[in-house]
Amino acid sequence: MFWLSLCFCLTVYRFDYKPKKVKVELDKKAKKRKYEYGDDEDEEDVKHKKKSKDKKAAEGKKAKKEGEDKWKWWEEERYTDGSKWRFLEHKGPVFAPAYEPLPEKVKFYYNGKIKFVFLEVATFFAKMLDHEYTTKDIFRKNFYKDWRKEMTSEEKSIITDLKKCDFSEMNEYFKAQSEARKQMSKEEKQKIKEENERLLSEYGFCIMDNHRERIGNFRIEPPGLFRGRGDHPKMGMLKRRIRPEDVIINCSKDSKHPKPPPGTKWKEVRHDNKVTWLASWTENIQGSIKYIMLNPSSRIKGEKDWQKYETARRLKKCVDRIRTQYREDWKSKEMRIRQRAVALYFIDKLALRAGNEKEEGETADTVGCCSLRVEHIKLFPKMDEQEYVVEFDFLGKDSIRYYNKIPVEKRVFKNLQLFLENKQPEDDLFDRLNTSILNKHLQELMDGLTAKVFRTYNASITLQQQLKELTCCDDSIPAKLLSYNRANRAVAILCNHQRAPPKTFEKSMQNLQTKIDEKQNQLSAARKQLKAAKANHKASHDDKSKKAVEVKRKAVQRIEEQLMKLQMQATDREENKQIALGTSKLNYLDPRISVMGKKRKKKKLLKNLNVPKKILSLGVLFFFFFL
DNA sequence: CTGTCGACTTGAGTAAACGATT
DNA sequence: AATCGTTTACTCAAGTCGACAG
Repeated sequence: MFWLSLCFCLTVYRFDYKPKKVKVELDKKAKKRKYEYGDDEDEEDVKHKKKSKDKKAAEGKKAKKEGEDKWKWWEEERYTDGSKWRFLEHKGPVFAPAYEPLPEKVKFYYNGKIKFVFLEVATFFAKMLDHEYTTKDIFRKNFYKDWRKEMTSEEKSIITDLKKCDFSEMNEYFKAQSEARKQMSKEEKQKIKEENERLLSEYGFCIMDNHRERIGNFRIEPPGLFRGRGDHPKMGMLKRRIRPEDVIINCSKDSKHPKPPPGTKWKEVRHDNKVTWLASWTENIQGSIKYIMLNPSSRIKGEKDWQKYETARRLKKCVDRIRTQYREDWKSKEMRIRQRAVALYFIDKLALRAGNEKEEGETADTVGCCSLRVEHIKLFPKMDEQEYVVEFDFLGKDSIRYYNKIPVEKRVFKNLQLFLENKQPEDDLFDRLNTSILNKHLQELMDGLTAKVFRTYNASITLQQQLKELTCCDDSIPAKLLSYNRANRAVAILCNHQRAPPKTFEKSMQNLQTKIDEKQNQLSAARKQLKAAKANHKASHDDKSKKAVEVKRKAVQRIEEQLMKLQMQATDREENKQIALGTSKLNYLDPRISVMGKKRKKKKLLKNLNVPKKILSLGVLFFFFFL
């Protein structure tokens, strides 16, 4: 896919391709085109293929084998009636493998002696023994409660204390199993791989409006213990097994409906083309609905993604107006308008999330902008050299801590002081505001504008500015890479995308350092040799010694380059310790910016940038600035 | 206006694949 | 070919946001 897209992109670039609107009547198209891949090759495609024939020939085989579709959905008309598709056919989800009882010899002990043969629930806990979760009180309590529900009355009467349960033998067994899996022979591994591929090709694709599209998650989530993030009150609860009777299937009437496994029934089969999902079920922990939907490379997801960036680009055009307005609103007579304006300022400046209110006790206590509480900010009229500093400290999405100290404008500061008056730490900072009020207001300012658009917009604009600032045309490739990553990092910092420092971080850093040291030694050695060669040349003045000097000079140069590359890597890695780049790359950065900035640098750079596949398959075709 | 639900996006963590290096 | 480290692909939890009922 990567290479296909890459050469596609190069081809397109080279021949100054202009995306052409293709108007197709959908129903007609349905007749004309067959369902199988490869049939829908239009003239454009053929033309391109010819122009880059040799290249394509090399990649062609691979592409065919992978069954990639060259369909350019972005050139087609969208549905305007709110429907998402006309035709949808799929084979239904793949269910989790049935529970295999443990072998008799694997024992569980209670209070050091009594052994049992156990239910699946117990194995879930046994599998997690090494995980920190199993030491947490809430986790244990929730698990134990749900476990008891599943016990026989005999077990119930004997097992009364989780502390006296010894799962270690079961745990050993699972570990040994996963070890055995790793040690499997090549052939066995190959077999499993093939089986997976078969499953993928059978269940991993659907047909939506005449195209074979990849499904994102065609496997139903297996049962297990719920792992919430942060201090989740429900962690450890049993996530029950989903049966066909729980699943609602969505497909078109005129399609071949998926068959439930023998002896079972679907909960329902519906034909709702106003939604994009293929199957859904209700999960038992929060009672929320889970869906089976298409892969990001599909038309339906890609269109949405593309629209998202378009909205952000529209915001670009009127952001100044909006900013002027909210600054004006800081002076409003009405408290709710002031609150709205200050909240919007934070969302815009700090890329905070909207912050919907959540049901207390159902989830971890996290907040976003509108749900900030008094306890989450501190005001400092003066701090170091700066005036009017606000300190934020709260847990955001996924219980990731947001900590930031920023100087704000005086008016904002005064407003915040006003909002804090007569409030307890646990009171809402913006008591007259919620996300729906805010979004309604935003909608009035610009069609399609909501709080999250600011995140997309600010992420994209930051990337672009950073790239402009950091890169310079004749940088070497490693230097360019470093600056791209730095720009990307600036975005990740803005969006507060964090990660736990990799477990192997220290060690790998050390390894890199030793490499650098070695290179340095090599370099000084090479320099000495060069010097010697020069001296030799001076003495003898013959051709041979001259050549030797050249050779040595080249060697020094090469080593210098290598050293620089290593040092760049080290800086990059160090700076990247706690920052996750993937998310912003995937969800916030308009692909066109990456492509724009780098288009001249061809293959190698593009490859090293690690532009996500999804982006390569869509965005690469458009060459224009975000600005 | 408030609360709930449904659909869909965003996000961190993890396992597997990959690819460069020794 | 073994190792190491990175990247990708999955997984599934946790958000956003609009619709709708009362």
